[in-house]
Amino acid sequence: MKQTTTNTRDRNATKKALIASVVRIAERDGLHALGINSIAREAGVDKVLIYRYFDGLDGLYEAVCAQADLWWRVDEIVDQLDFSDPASGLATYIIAHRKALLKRPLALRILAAEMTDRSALTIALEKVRETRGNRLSEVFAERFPDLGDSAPDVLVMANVLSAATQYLTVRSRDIKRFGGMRIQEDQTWMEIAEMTKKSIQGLLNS
Amino acid sequence: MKQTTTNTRDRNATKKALIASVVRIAERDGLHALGINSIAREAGVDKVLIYRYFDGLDGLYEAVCAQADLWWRVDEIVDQLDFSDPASGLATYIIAHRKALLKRPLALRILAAEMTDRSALTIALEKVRETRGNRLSEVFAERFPDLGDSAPDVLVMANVLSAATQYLTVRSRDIKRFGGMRIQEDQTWMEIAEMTKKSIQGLLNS
DNA sequence: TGACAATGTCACCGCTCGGTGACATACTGA
DNA sequence: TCAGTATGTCACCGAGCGGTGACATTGTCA
Repeated sequence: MKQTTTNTRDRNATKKALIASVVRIAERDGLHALGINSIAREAGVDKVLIYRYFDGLDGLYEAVCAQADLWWRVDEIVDQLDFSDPASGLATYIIAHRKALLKRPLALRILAAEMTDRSALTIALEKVRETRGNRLSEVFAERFPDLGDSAPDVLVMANVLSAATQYLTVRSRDIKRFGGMRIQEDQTWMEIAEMTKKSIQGLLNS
Repeated sequence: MKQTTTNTRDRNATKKALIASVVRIAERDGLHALGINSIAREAGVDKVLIYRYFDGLDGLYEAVCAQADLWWRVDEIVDQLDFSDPASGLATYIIAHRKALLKRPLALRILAAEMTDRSALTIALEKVRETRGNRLSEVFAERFPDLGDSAPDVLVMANVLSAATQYLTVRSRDIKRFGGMRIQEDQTWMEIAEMTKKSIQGLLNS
């Protein structure tokens, strides 16, 4: 009665169960719901094993990061881009970025949580984001080597758009509107992409 | 010894102390640090008075919102804008928006917290933000009634920039860089404003 | 087979949390 | 003056938290 499931005694399976438990709780309830007790309970395992196998919560979080698909891969983004010109490239990047984020509820949770807290999870995401972001910038630079005088402005624009996409995508889980935009609707994001395209074209022609 | 300060027995003063305590804790430690015990402790007052005078935490939060300077006033923004043309208007709006946010640590804390939690404080901020935002849009519409075919694009651009400014300003309390931008430096924000100006001009000329 | 480590369970600790009832003291108005 | 109320203090409750030591069970290898 106390233990209906079979007592497996499989260290690796237990570790995997704990890692999966972290991901499940974080995606479902947010990072603030993570705790020694809740994680162990969700995994159906005694909490003392978190100390034994991972040396505490931080160790467990690191194991989660090492295993989880935390952030988009560069090729995953590049595959969706239209490289026919810089304006199209950035416009399609917005859509691709949002799509990649929506596929990763854990990433959205961490992006939200890092506004208020710093943990092994948020630090891991910061790092992988930076490297992938830099790599993506390089890809753009290779494809569009001659933006002329507008290059700095285009770079700033890309970063600002990236920030807005991240923020609005996280917020769009909970709220329907931001200012005048219905941020849950694909139509809205198409309009953002269109506006982006025209803006970049305007920048390049100035 | 137990009570070094004089026992004032002043209901209004106690209520004010509790409200101030909420603001102080929220600004200093974030909304997650708010709790019945911590608020009462910070105010130097017994926690039971929160129930007696405000009927609990939510009531206290409402009192805080009614009293606090939660969000920028429209005139405070408008005063800083350059209305000589739409592009300059939006460019100066970014700077004004950021400045107004930096002046209000509580607003920044709430903006950060609303990514993960919903409370009386976040709900109050949502409401005042919406009304002021709408009003500001009206001001722009009055000043620039004829944007032609580009009007929808300019509106989308304004909202996207607003989102980015909010996000990056909140983040800039903790991190130095976002992508390639040093978001704590005024210089960077000038570049963002410049880029904005050129983009809007580009949109209007297309 | 038997000793011993690996694995997992359980009971408990001190602490903080939100919340409540009982009590002490100061003020106020009849 | 004195009764009643407003104001504030204090002790306590059950629950959940992170953390630890003792114990039971299973597997392994000499």
